[in-house]
Formats: sequence, structure tokens, C-alpha cells
Amino acid sequence: MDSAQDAAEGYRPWSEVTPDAARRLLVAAVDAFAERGYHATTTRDIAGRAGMSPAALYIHYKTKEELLHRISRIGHDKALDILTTAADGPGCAAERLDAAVRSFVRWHAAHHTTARVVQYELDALAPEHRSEIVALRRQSDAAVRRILTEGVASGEFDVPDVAGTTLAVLSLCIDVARWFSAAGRRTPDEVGALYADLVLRMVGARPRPQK
Amino acid sequence: MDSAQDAAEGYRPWSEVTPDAARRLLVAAVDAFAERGYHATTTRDIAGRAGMSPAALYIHYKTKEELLHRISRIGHDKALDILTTAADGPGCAAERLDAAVRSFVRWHAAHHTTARVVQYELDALAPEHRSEIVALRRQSDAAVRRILTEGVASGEFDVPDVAGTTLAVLSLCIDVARWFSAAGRRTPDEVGALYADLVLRMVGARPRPQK
DNA sequence: AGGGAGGGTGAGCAAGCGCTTAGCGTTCTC
DNA sequence: GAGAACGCTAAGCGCTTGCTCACCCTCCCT
Repeated sequence: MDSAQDAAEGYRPWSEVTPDAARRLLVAAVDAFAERGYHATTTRDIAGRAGMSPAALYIHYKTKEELLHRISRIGHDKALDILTTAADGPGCAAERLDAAVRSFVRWHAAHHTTARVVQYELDALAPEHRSEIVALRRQSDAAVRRILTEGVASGEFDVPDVAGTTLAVLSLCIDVARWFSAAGRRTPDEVGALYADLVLRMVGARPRPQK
Repeated sequence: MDSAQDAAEGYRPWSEVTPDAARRLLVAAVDAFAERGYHATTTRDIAGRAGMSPAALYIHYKTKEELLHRISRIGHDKALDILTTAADGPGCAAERLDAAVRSFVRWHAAHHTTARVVQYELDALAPEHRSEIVALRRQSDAAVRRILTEGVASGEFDVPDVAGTTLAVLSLCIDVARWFSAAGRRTPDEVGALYADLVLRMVGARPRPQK
């Protein structure tokens, strides 16, 4: 069901993971981690979902944690790419904020299993992997903050607390991964549109500079 | 550090749990679950934090899951109490929404360890316990939705999608438990004030009826 | 003083965990 | 067509897990 959306975006998930068996294992791990959590997932479960014996996992990955790290890294790269593309894109601050929130939320909804692992299993990473990922997250924060700062400077936005509002905007988007269900009534596009509107209200977006 | 805030609110956490040893175990479990997650926490760790032998846990609780259930139940009761108190309180819709978000967020920040367990370990509950808790959550949702509906009816709010906005407001507040750190720069009160303002903007709160 | 109840411990069981190793079949190389 | 390389499996090792059990200590009641 994600594949239609992905094809439309020209985005084929996990295509960067080779060989095929390694990708199947990784996709199985994403499903298992999202469903039961990293610690509650066994390597036997992952291998089983991929249609392999438990030992097959260790041909392609040194440890279970390496699997999580790969997932987290790829997911964070994608999330950061979405945000920086919007932040550095064309249009006024309001248009870029709309695009950022809309696409970021859409990704979290459409790929909510992946996003759940990416956003909620950070603490399960080994310390050195964790700090690598945290650096990526700081870049995401910076991208959103940049849009807000520019909007305030141009007079489009009314934001008393840029740092706090940045935090809130990202938090709002990220939490979509927790509650979104494919069985629910809303499509990723609808949630993206709703959230973009809510965020523009949060920053007090006005039509254009008014000095 | 929570205790000053709690005393000010006349709220002493876990006072309903007796005897003393059972409370100590429960508090230890909250810390451990919040820090490492339910599945990654061992019963030996919980007992150790409470200064007891591993077997002592099973005098007061039948299983590790019963501990989680007790924590989740007490936490959800408190959260629901906060929201319904605000929703049924005095004042116009904007004042009640402000109070609801402010106190709900303040609780999530001040008790972020408890809140983290309450909000993010739902899936670790046994099915029958899970559905009991889900029912409480639906009541929380209803309380917020009530405020929004009344605000729209009175002309105070401009909300095109009440159900979606309710979801977003709760989501925003709940996610505070994920990112809030006592070591951070913001106090629970400050975050509560910031979020109350952001939410009032989200619902397009206007001074008063304007027909 | 004696007895029972409740809170606690040390040792340990069965099961399941992450991960390893010896070996098998297939494919590619020269 | 021999032999290395690769992808994979069956079996299992050492360890940790949630939980149990036999026993002990300290009260309190009579």
C-alpha cells in the first residue's frame, strides 16, 4: 500500500540495501521492531518473517543492533532530506513551512512502521551509533528553525519563542508515527494538509509582509 | 525534584499504593521502564532498585506485567482527571482549553518518567488490560473534543476539523513526555504556558463571540 | 511463652535469548 | 571439471530471563 505513494514520489524504499536477502531481512526487522519494539523482537522472529533460518541473519549483519542502526540511519537520512529540501526550496517562508510540514507528516504517516522504529527506538542504539543519529536530528531541527527565523524576519510569522515553537512543530509531526494507522479514516495526504494548516496557525502566518 | 511541584498541587504521587514495599517496587519499576523500556527491564533490576531480592517482587505483584498495568492505570486516571477537571471547569471555551493544555502538559513534563511509561508502553500490556486503558484514553479524547465543539458553537474558535484538531492537540501534549528532560532549560510551567498559547492559535481563538 | 501470619531471602528451574560453528548445496572461475 | 567462494542451515553453546519454592525472621495476639 505504500508502494503506490512511493512510486508517485519516485521513492522506492530500501532500494539502497543489497543484496536481496539483506533487504528482505531489513524489511522484516522494520515490521517486527515497529510491531513489538526492538527489545521484544527476537532474531528468530526477524529471520522467520524473511523466510530464513535464524543463522542467516548473521551472514548479512553482525548483530541485531546493526540492523536497527541501518534502519535508523536510512530513515533519518530520508527525514532530513525531506526537511532540507523544503527549507531550501522556493517560495516565501509560509510556503516552505507548509511544504516542510506537509511532506514530513506525509512520510511519517505513509511509512509509519519505519517512522516508529526511527523515532522511538533511539535509546536502543549503541552509544556511538546514537550520537551519530542525534547529530542528524539536530540538523532537522536546524532546518525547521531556519524557516521560522526567516518568516519572523520578513514579518510573515508572529513567533515569540522560535526555539520552543520549532520543538513543538517537530514534536507534533513526529508523533504522527505513534498514532497513525493505515486502517484509520485519514490518508497520509489528508493528515499532511491538516497539519500544515495547524502549523501555519501556530506561527501566526499572515498573508505577506506588513510593516 | 517533582516533590516541590507536587506539594504545591497537593498531589502526592503513588500515595494510593500500599504497603510501603509495594510502593517502593512500583516507583523503581517506573524509573526502570522509563529509562530502558518495559521489555528491556528485568525483574532483578526493579527489585535491585528497590533494595530487595528478586523474589520480593512476587510477594506484591503476580507478574511483571501487573506492575506495568498498575502504573498505567494510575497514570491514566490522573491524566483523565486533569483533562475533565479543566473541561468541566468555569470560564469560556478558550479559558478551559488553556487550562486543559497547560495542566496536561505540565503533568507530562513534571512527571515525564511516569508519563513516558504511561504513553509509550501501551502495547506491552496484556490484551484485557490494554482495552481497559484504551477506554480511559477515549474519555480523554472526548474531554478535549467537548471544549473544541463548544468553542466552535460559541464562535470563539475557528476549527474546520474538530476530530482531527483534537487528535493533534492531544498528540502535541503527549509527545512532551518523549522529549522533555529535567536537565533542559525549560520548566514544566514554561512549557505549559508555551503550549497553551500555541494551541489557542491552532484553534483560531478570538477574543469573544463576533457574529 | 507459643503460634501463626505476613514480608523477606537464596538457590534454582525451564525456557528462551543472541550468537557461533561445522557442514551442505549451488554457482562462478579458470 | 576441479576448486574456491558464497548463501544458507541444523544444531547447539553460554547466558539471562520471568518466576517458584523451601525456608527464615519479626512481629502481634492470646
